[in-house]
Amino acid sequence: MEETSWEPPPVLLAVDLVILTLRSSRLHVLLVERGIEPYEGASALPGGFLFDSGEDIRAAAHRELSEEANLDASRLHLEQLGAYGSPDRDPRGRVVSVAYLAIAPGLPEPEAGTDASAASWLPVEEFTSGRAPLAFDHHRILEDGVEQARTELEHTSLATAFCNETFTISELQRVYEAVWGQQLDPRNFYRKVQAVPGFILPAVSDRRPTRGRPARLFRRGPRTRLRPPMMRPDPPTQSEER
Amino acid sequence: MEETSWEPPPVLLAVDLVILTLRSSRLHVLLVERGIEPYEGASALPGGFLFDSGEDIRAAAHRELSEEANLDASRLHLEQLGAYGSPDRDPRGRVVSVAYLAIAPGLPEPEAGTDASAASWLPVEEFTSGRAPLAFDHHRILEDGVEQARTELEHTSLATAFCNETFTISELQRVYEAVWGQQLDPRNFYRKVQAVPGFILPAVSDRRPTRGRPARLFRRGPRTRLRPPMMRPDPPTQSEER
DNA sequence: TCAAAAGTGTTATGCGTACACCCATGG
DNA sequence: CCATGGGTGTACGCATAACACTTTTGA
Repeated sequence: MEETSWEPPPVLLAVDLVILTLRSSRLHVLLVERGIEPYEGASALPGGFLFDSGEDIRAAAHRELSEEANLDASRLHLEQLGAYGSPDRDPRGRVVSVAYLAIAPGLPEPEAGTDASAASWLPVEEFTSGRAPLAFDHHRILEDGVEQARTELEHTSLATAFCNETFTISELQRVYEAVWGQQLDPRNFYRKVQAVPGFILPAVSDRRPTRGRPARLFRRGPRTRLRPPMMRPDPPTQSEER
Repeated sequence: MEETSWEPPPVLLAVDLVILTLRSSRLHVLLVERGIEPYEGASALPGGFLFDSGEDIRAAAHRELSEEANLDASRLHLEQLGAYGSPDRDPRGRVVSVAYLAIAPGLPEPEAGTDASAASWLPVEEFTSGRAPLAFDHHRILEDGVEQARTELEHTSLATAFCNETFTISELQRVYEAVWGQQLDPRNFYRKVQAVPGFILPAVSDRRPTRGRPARLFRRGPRTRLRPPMMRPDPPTQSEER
């Protein structure tokens, strides 16, 4: 196959992170303000180049997670979204970026890591609804990440990654509602979630003060693949087919 | 973030292809015999390095599809599986491979492309059931590809990519049975498939000779996302939870 | 006329949904 | 005792699975 003197072209490898969390019942994504060209001053996903030839790609994602988001890597869902490598995606040269999806529970004050001074949580709908621009092809990466989160909420226990160690069922419901962007019936959700074997487990009652009747607390169950799945109601499908 | 004189390390970018098809009602994958080190003589997925710095990754996958499998790139489903980049996956150096899943309809004689002399279709179960080894991390890539095909059969019209331009419903059923590895009721399948709007459309009757009553012919419909999904029956889930 | 595969009807069951209703707590 | 959110009961409709049955062809 190969010619005698032909050599494959080298490329630069980067990682980009779609870090999602829930803040005040809305889905937010962590973005940084770029300090250097290209796209200086624009919003971008946290990320960066592979540190050295021996670094594993997932390890690089974890490293950027600490450096740029100041997030504790342990107990954090991290999952590959795919490779993005259009020849013209980075004006500096041929850069292929491997994108990861990270899910963080709601955090008190997540801003300002060690080196990215201008990291902040922004509502995803400001970017998926066409408005604000992002550097490189990060707009597409973000959309892919949100879509993956949406479908994984159906088939995996990903939703619990948005929650703390213990959580109430209505907290879990707010995750589903925020990511899917639609309202769910609390009473049916309550039973449906508990009907999936191994999804959530009762936790020791350590109720927090609240208005209304205190809710029972739960924790993640052992099962990661949900059977049966939590199917989202069809969005208002006005046009059946064409 | 960056040091003044630090430069990101270059990597080599490869593509690998999981090309699936159906032969005599069983799922097969296209494998080549490696002609050079490393893993000389071992079976491997078709693939190769990026040709030059300007080549798009998907284009490289299409090129390898033609070169190694001699498959017409047009009308062929091609989809990214993910990036595989463990530091030690290739003894020659740091190679990151972007894997693609390709689905081909049953072909008369698919062997022997232009340069890979020893390409052949092998039943996937010989490799997923632990037995035969594959070069590099291709065993894992193959498993990921088959799993992706399985779940996409539920939610997308991927199954029609295994079929020719026109097909019968029982041909489509054989696709589902081969990929999922379980039997389906022909009568319920018959109606279920037709109940999904836009999945399959009636084609001009051009019946082929067969034993028994000739079947109606169908072609792909416009819809790629199936609503409702074709849910596979739970596999014999002996252990409920633990 | 028989075998084989395609296609249709019918029924029981289970699940999702909607919604009425009761429970427990803070103010 | 009232507002607020947590939790339970239940009925209805629809999707599915199971399977008896009819149709259409080749041999």
